[in-house]
Amino acid sequence: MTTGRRPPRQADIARIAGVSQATVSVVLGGNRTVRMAESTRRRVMEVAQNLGYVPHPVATRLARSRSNLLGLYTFRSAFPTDETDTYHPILSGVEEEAANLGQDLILFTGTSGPGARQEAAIRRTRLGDGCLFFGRHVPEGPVSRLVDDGFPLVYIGRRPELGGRIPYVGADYVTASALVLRRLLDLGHREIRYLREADEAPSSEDRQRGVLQAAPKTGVVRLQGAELTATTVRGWLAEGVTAVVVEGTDTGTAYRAVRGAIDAAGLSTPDDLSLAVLGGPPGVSGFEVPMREMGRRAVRLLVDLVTDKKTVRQQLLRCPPVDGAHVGPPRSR
Amino acid sequence: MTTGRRPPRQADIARIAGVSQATVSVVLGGNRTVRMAESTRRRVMEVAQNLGYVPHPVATRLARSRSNLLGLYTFRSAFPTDETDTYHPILSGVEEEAANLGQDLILFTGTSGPGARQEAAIRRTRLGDGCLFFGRHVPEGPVSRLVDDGFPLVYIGRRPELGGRIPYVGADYVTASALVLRRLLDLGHREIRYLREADEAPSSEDRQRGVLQAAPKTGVVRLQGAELTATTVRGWLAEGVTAVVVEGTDTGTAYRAVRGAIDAAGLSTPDDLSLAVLGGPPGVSGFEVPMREMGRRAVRLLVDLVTDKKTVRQQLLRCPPVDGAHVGPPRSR
DNA sequence: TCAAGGAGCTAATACGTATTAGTCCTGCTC
DNA sequence: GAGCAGGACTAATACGTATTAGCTCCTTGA
Repeated sequence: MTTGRRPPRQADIARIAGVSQATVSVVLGGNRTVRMAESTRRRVMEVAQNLGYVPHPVATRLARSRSNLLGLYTFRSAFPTDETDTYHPILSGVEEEAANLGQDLILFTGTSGPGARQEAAIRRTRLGDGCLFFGRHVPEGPVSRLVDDGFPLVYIGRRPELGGRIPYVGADYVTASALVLRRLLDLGHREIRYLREADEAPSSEDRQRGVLQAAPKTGVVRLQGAELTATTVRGWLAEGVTAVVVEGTDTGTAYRAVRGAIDAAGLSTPDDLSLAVLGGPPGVSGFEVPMREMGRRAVRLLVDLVTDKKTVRQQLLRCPPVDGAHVGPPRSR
Repeated sequence: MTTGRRPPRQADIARIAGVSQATVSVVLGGNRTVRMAESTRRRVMEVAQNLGYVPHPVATRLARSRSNLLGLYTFRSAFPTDETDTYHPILSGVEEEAANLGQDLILFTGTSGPGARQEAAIRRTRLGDGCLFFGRHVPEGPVSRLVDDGFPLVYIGRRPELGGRIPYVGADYVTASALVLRRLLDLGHREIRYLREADEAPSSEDRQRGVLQAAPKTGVVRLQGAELTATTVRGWLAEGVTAVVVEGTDTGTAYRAVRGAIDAAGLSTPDDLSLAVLGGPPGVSGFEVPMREMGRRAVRLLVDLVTDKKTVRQQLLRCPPVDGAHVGPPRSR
């Protein structure tokens, strides 16, 4: 009742109940392999109840080497100031599945600071049973150390680094992108342009691979800055282009640029030009990135790794195709 | 280099460097009160470096009883599915200040589940050095226990429960609301209606107190369901009402209802009627709730409590007034 | 030559729980 | 009445680090 009182520990219960600390641990821990008289069990429980005992999570963790605590390392803010956070569904999925599996989350801060702070944060990662990494950055030194030590970690998004030893849950951009292109070919499109952002991320590589796999003759345009104008678009039309495919990313830069240029040229989709986005805003033709599911699956994989369950350590999820309003048959055959 | 290797501990370093574990702890812990030869210091550091030693955070925490880990208990999802999360700025502020102060955050899950799960989650709260609580719900039993034990906790939002013993950082709705009403009086409004939601939360009480403090003759209308129609609004006009003040809340129900009814009645603001919101969407006349700042200050207060610094344990922040477009002088004097 | 004092280090213990290898009974069998 | 089988516990230890009291050895001064 008094303020500042020290919370009771097992030793206190033991003293009052006239048993040993070990007995208390056995009873309260629900350990059924150690035989214990029902009367003792009840007595201990009662004293614990009266004292309002709650196990000390840190001590439990140290003794058990398991805390049901998963790290979440974001390489950026988890609650970004920017209201429109494209990645939000991923974190939402992480939280949901963590709750389902009875895991709490540790949000590491200082993850986007200077190198030294970042490395320190990565070290703190060990506080949990395992850690989720979210971001395309792989600081090889610290991360490699974690992997080498057998510390369970899972990246969200495909990560080919460290000789492919990093477990991850990503999206199958290759297949999904190929599907979109195949669809365009089926509709009769032959002259297609693929607009890729100035980015070397695996997710970017994968999309291009899918595109060229399905339609090898697609012209790849590398987007650097805001060089995309109405003139560019008109140029394409003159070359016989009937469809444009855009890389969809978090920022959505490419999509907005193309959209703007098409509008500026006074053209409309899909009448003048078909427009598809590889993982874009909802409702636009192309495919959808299953962010929420990625979050959920990453948590599940991590828990499997923590509990030493045998699983596929690198998973790619299917991206559901989206039939939007901006894709149709080419204008002139 | 091999997989699954156990991470090195101080004992390993000690063995290799030919010193005791205590020495290693002293050197690596930067303990300057214990004298140590420079040569020894260097040798230990070197071995630690070679082995890639990183301190085990859990053990450190147990020994030091300080982990630089703050709990965040939300009584709902921290990453809600709903894209438009009004409270987002609060969490953003929490994260920002936590990063500034070098604190990581533990996100407790299962906080919105059934009572038993919730209580369990509250108990886990002890894992950190202290805990932030966000939500109007105060489960008296568990929370009282924490407070009694002297466990540092801070609520976000004013909490009068438990005999006023709960530390919090809230918004000064009373003063801010009074200011809005005084402004209306100054403009010449005499017949005013205050629309309050069906809610007994302190934040709701406070607003009403502020309103009546500045303008005791204000008519208080309790909003129950969707009973607000164009007819209601016309009725007010007939009664000589020239200004309506609405309680602003997370859901914004009241504001939308009034806005809808006014529009339906074919009236416009502020020509026919002045409209102010007590803590509403940005740009609307009334005042703004300093959410981000609340998050930041809550973290600071919590850290002060953790480090036993003397501070004001219950803080109310000023809400900046907003001069929006929907308030003007009354139509007819 | 011995006491005093300090430099450099370590043994021991604490933190709070989980687990394992026993110990000490009691009652039963032959 | 020795031997055995459980039943009911507990002593001891582990988990990995931090801290403190105190030990050893060396130097210095009278």
